[in-house]
Amino acid sequence: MRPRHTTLTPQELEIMKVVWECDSATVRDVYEALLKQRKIAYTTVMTMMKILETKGYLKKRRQDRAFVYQPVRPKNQVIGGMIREFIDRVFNGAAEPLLVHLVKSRHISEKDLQKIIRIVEETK
Amino acid sequence: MRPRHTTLTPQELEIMKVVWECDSATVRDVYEALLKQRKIAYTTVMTMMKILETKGYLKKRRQDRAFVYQPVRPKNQVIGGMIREFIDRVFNGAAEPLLVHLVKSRHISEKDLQKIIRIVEETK
DNA sequence: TTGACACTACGAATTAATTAGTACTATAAG
DNA sequence: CTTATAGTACTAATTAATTCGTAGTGTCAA
Repeated sequence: MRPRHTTLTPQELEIMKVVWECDSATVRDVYEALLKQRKIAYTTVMTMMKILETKGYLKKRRQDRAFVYQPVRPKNQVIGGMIREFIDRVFNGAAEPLLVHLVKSRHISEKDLQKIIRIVEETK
Repeated sequence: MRPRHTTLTPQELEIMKVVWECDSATVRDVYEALLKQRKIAYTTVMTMMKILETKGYLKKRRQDRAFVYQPVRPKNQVIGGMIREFIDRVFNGAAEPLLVHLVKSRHISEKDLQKIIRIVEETK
C-alpha cells in the first residue's frame, strides 16, 4: 500500500501559505490568491480546504453565508515538520549534510551565514 | 492534470541510495538491501529501477544473465536538485529561512555551524 | 416574487506512485 | 535430458493527490 503523506502535499502547502498569510480566509480569498499564479477552479480550492480541515490543518466557522477558515497549527510548526521529514527522507535524519550542501552550492552566502551566527549568539 | 514529480519520489530515492552506495548494483542487490528495512517484492524493485532508467537516473548493462545498473548522475547533483526543489516549494526559493529554521529548531548545533564555517573558509 | 449570484455538498475522473503477480526464458545442476 | 533456479517482460491493481463539474440551497436586488 502506498503510504500517505505525513506532511503537506505541494498543493496543500500552497493553500496553507495563503491562509497563514491572511490569518483567516474564505475559499474565495484563497481561490483569488491562487488565480494570480495559475488557473484553478473554485471548487478545487474548496475540496482541498475541506481535506486540510479533515487532516487537522484548518478549522472553519460559518460567517454569514461562507465558511471562514483558520490555521490550526502555526506556520513555523508545520514548516518545521516538513523540514524534519525532508531531512529524515533525504539524509536519514542528519541535518549537517544538508547544511554542507547549502553552503557548497552557494544557496547560502557567507553574509547569510553571518546572520545566522548572530541569531545563534542571541539565542544563547 | 497532476504534475509529475520533477525530483526523485521517496521510494525512488531509497533505491538510488542503495545504488549510489554500491556504485553499481543488480536488482537483487537492491532488493536484498531494501529487505533489511521492510517487506518488498523482487519485481517491485525491478519495476522501480526500470522507471528510474527511463527517467534517466540509472543505466543498465547486461552482465551474465542479470542487468547491472549504474547511476547516471552523481549523488551530490541529484540531492542538490532535491534541496533546490524543496527550497522553491516551501520557501519560495529563499534558502535563508531554511537555515534559520535549522538553527532555531536545534537541528543544527553550534558545533555543526562551526564546522560549516570552516568549510566556507577553506572553499574561499 | 423571481432571477442572478455565491456558496456548499457530493461525486467522479484523471494521473502519478507504488506494489506485485504471472508467464516466459535461459542457465546450471543432477 | 529434466528440473530447479534466477532473471526479465508484461500486465494490472491499488491508493493518494489533484482536479473540477453539477446539483442544490439560500440570499439579495430589481
